[in-house]
Amino acid sequence: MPSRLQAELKQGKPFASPEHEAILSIARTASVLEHGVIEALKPHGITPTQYNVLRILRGAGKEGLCRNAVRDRLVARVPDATRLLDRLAEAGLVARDRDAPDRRYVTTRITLAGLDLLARLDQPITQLHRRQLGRLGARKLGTLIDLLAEVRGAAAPAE
Amino acid sequence: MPSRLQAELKQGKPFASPEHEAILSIARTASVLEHGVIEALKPHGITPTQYNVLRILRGAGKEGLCRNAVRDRLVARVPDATRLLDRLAEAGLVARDRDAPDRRYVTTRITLAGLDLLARLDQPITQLHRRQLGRLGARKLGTLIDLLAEVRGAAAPAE
DNA sequence: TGCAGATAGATGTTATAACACGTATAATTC
DNA sequence: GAATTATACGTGTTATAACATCTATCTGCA
Repeated sequence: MPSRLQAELKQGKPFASPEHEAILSIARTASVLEHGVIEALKPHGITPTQYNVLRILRGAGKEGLCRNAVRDRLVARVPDATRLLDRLAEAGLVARDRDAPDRRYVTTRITLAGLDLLARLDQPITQLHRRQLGRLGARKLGTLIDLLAEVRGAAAPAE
Repeated sequence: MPSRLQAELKQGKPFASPEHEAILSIARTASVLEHGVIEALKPHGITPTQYNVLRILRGAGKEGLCRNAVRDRLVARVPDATRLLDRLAEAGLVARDRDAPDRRYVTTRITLAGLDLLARLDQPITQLHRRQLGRLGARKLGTLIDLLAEVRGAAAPAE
């Protein structure tokens, strides 16, 4: 029986190795899930990365975070956090101040408008996530989370 | 004990739900793995998406595939397959001909230069994949592949 | 035949990603 | 304490992604 992924990608030949199939499965799954998030966020005018930033800044609270701290907390690395924050600032969702003792740092904080947007998004996004993988149940989700952590540990060893 | 992902993202608070942590885990893992592939391909001047296209066209063989067939086989959806193929054609890695009976179709085939590039990449990429997740072993990889297929089945139901 | 709709693909435009380089402030070294 | 190095951030530029719209070809049906 051909694998499910093979069918999804309309591929005739089987995969070269379990490793290869796993890599493609992870990439494919991430792409499918992100597409759902993109669609859910689109009416609100933000991207998944921007949403991620807003959540990070909400978590950071009133103290805010400097640019590199935000960048390092992002799920996917971005090489240009400055302009990512520029766009959020332009939209009024974050505010920046060079008010740290070390004047190289620029502190970014989420604004009331940003908090308001997140508040409106919390429920739909939670529901989306539940729809996307609520069927698996806590046990399988736990297994999945552990396996993925193990993958990352092997892929990017030592810290 | 805070989860591994929490530590990676320097996040203080625990995740809102297992679903949320799973979503972020998948996205994070895909990002980490892709970064490795990007670095491996960079010296050869192609991106993971372009590499994906070349592998698809090698698999299609002499008959080639039309633009939309290539697009539908890609792991991550791209909304502009025309110019993706443009760039590969410019690099001499694929060739296109409007030679199908239905003259709307443009058949794309991998060139000798494309096959040669893939031949040079096969071993390093296989080794990279083994390094990235060879440690898990066949059993865990199988579990991971199955769980991810189940996620995609739930996230994009019915076909 | 001739026309409406569907399909395959190209093109124009804007936004964002990616990369290299530049500037300001702080820490370190002598 | 002056010069050097390191860090944090910004800017300029190019390539690619994303979106809408357009043209060419085919299909089905009157």
